[in-house]
Amino acid sequence: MMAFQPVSGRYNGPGLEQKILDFWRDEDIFKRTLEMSAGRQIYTWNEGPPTANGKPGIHHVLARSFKDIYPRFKTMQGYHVPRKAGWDTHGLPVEHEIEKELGIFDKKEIEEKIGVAEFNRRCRESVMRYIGDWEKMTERMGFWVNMEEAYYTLDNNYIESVWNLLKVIWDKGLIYQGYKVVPYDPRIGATLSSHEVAQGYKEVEDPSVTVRFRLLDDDNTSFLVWTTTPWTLPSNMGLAVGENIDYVYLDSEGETLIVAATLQEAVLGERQARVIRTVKGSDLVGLRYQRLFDYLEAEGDICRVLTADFVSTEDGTGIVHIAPAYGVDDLELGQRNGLPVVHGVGLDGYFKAEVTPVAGKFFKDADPILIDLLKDRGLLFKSERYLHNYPFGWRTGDPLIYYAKNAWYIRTTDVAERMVELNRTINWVPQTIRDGRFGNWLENNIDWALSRERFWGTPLPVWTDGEGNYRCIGSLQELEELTGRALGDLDLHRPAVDDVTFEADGKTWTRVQEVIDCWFDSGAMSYAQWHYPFENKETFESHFPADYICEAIDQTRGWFYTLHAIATLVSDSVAYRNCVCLSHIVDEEGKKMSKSKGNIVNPYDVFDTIGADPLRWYFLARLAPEVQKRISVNIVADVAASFVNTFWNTYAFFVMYAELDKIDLSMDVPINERAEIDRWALSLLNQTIVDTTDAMERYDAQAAGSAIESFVDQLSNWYIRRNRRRFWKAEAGNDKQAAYLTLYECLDGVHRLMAPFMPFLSEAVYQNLVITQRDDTLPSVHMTDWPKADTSQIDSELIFGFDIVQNIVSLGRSAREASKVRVRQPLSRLLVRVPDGRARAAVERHGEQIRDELNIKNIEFLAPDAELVNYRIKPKLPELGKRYGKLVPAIRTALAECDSTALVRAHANDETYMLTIGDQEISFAPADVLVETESAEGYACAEESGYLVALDTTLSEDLLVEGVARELVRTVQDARKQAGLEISDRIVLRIEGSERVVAALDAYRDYLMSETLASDWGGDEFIGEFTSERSLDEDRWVIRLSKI
RNA sequence: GGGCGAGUAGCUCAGUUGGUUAGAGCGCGCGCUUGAUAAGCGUGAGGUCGCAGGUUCAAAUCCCGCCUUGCCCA
Repeated sequence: MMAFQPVSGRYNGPGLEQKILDFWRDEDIFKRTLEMSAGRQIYTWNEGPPTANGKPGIHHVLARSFKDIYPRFKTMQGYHVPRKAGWDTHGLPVEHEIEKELGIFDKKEIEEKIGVAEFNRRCRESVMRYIGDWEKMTERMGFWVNMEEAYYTLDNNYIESVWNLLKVIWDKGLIYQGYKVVPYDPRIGATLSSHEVAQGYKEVEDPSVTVRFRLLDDDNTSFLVWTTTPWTLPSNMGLAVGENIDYVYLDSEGETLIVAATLQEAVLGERQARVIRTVKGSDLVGLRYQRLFDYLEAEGDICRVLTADFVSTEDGTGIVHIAPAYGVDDLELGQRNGLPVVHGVGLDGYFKAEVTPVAGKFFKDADPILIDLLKDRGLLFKSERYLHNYPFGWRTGDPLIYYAKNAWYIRTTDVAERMVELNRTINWVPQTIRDGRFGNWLENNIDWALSRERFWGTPLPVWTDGEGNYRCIGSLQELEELTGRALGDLDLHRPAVDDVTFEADGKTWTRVQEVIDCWFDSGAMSYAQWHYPFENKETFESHFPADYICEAIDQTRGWFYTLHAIATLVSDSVAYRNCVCLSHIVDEEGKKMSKSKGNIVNPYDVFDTIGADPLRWYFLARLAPEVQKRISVNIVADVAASFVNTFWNTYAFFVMYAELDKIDLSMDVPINERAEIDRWALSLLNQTIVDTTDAMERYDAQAAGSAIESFVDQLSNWYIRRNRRRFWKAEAGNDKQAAYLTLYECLDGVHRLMAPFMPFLSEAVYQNLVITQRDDTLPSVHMTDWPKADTSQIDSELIFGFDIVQNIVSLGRSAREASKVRVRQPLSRLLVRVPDGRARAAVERHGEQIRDELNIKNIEFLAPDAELVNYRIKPKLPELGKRYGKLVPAIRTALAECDSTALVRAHANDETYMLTIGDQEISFAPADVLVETESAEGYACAEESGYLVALDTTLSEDLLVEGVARELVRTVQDARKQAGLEISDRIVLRIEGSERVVAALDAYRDYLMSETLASDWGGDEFIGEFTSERSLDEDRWVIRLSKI
């Protein structure tokens, strides 16, 4: 058996963690946990691949802490938990990095000046560059994940799997071409991401016009329709009303106008009008109107009234103009009702030649011309200006256009109901996400716009003969068979893949231009990380669906959705069984972090000063996953100072004394031979193991963390404090051995419970506490088993009893505080009132602890009707409220005014007590009321929820002398410290003082000398090397001491 | 503009199915401890439960509206 390594008095996170990182690396511990568990039952976790287009921030530490904790926990519970890392490498953010580097943002310009090949080469290089930073951070924070076998969405194998999935969906007939309205900057020909759009909002003034749409068969009757985008009117294909909104037909100045009833005044203003009739929106459905402009050809059943739930009566006329080519809602409504997408404006932002009056005009500049035209034709009802927010291109400053572009879709609406059903089987943390944010999103499912007109992404595996025929290719082999050439060396990205053509049906087939939404990439990871179905079929089957995933809340429409949608489409299954949703991180002030504000917290600021463990503890154990998290170095420093250091102190205390005593832990003391307080500590330990395990199995790390913190607090502030002398005392023996064993067992258990939270600290403790003591141990705490509670050691009566003791001690201290009689002054009596027999038994059983803690000679119980106490009687509301309802206030008053002593006496004799309230006789059983005690005059009392303690503060001369003796010990100890002595130095001591001091010396000299390590008492001639004068109230004394 | 969440002590957060005197930690005041000591512990003060209505014998909790704030989506 080896000796314990000495432990510094203060927790030093960064130093400790560096050593453990070296140890893990040198010993390859993570890999060994996997090897060791191979063949056991599998627990699967899936990595939501981070996009490596920038350095990782502290919010990534949050997500990765949660990704880490449950796999570690499950590993300790005996599962095999492979953890394959992954990287999301495609997509617009990556392209933007490169665009910024190049200073070119125009798609065409990129193609001409840089070329797709070079552009994509740079994208790939950029992603790989940041992955290094991520790997470094991941290791430093103690996130164990297999990065050597990470999946990359840019790998050919990954892409081939994605192609296969698309083919499966294609074969089900669920992929189609349609339109998608996107925010589009026509000057640079770029579709903007929502992030860019959000940045570009400006307040501007636009036309606000109200237009007459005349009924087809009645020139004199018009719908009044409001728009702020007159340029979209040539593309109008329909009108929308609200199904349940009331509309009125108005007779006004010789014509009939239709408008929402509540908006009549706002729209008509001063104008005279008389309501002819009122109808519901649903009554207007199907009415046809005269097309405003017929420059553009439009097929289909256009120019009729539809209902839509987005119609509101907050502004406008309650009748909405629908141009499917230029609005998200418009397009959706149009598609559901067979309206065509008709563009008046080209992709360059200029009006097409057919729209003759504004041909060649930039779309925004067409507004006044069209308004004039309407005015001339008598269709303009009102023209105003309107101030609102509108998005502009962040680079060009030009207004964006919401433009329906051709796109490929997945018909997810076909499986929407199934997605909802499957979702109900997923355990969401917090639970509200399931039917809330995620459930709602699924309920309102719309088809997935799959394609992107970009460069850096998984190419859409669709080939066309240019005559409207399409084929989806589901594997490299299929493509090889069609082309007749080996494609093993082909990079499955643009532009190489665009050059692959084949002949079939007498035509040449070429790939369509689009790449796919990179969210499909990440959602495909369930399959594609294994190159399924081309390889690893069994691995896939054993890993699907995943037991656990975790990401931030914004992924409800991102990865959480794409995983779920693809699994439903392809496998009719969920993709994950448990999902923890995290909130976002804000700074210390609760403000959003942003580069421009400079309030970003760099993870290394925390790692290098406080440590990764305290940060993890803060994220995992202190806060619910879904609450917004404030973060700063100070906050983490506080976690380290409070909890982590408390634990460290108990650990350091143990090691220090165990090492001094050369304690041999192999000598057991049976539980029943140990002190009661030992059995209490072990009860608590085992209860904590139960509670922590339960919480972790519910994915409630916060509850687990609270249980652990509470145990460590009890261990440090009650067990160790109350048992210090057992560790100090010189003679070895069963009692001392029992104390060491008990503390050791507690530390041994709790550091393992902390292992998934704080892997470094628990490893360090394990190395010192366990490895040194036993020969048969595993090399790392993370390879060991999760503690199993020994429920036979849980004595709940003992836990209850100690709880009562602590409660009474706390009240006693409060009474001491109030009485201003210091704890060092012994008092003769503590009077206690407890609410019931169980509590009384506990006080009797553990009285010694109370007497010692409070420095009291005797504890006496107050009789239920003792004079010392006044009673307040209150109704027990949950009981009486149900029974008497409205009578409660009267009962409350009656009880407050009744003869409380008589009631208490009756209840003490198990009798009911009758009161007349109003005209009712009501009997009160003991269970119907609450009896509160109030302190009486002349005693120092404290009272809380049925407990009352009163200190008898009468001081006899004996008590005063004893108090002085204690004071003498304290002042001598202080003098020793001031004299610069070591704790083990022996001294010669002499004290002279007033009468009571002399009396104290007479009575307590032996006690005083042994407490202060005084081996000799100085005679009258003794002067001492160190002298100190002290006093207490009216007593004074002089301390003289010399080191021997 | 729509959806979801949050708002409780100076700060960070708990608060079960509505029910007694709304809790904890930090900070602050006071004190204890001087053999865990450049540490540790106790105790006290501190709250119009965002605002305003409503339901109820009873609301931090349920309902309606508003305000502030965050997220998602327009």
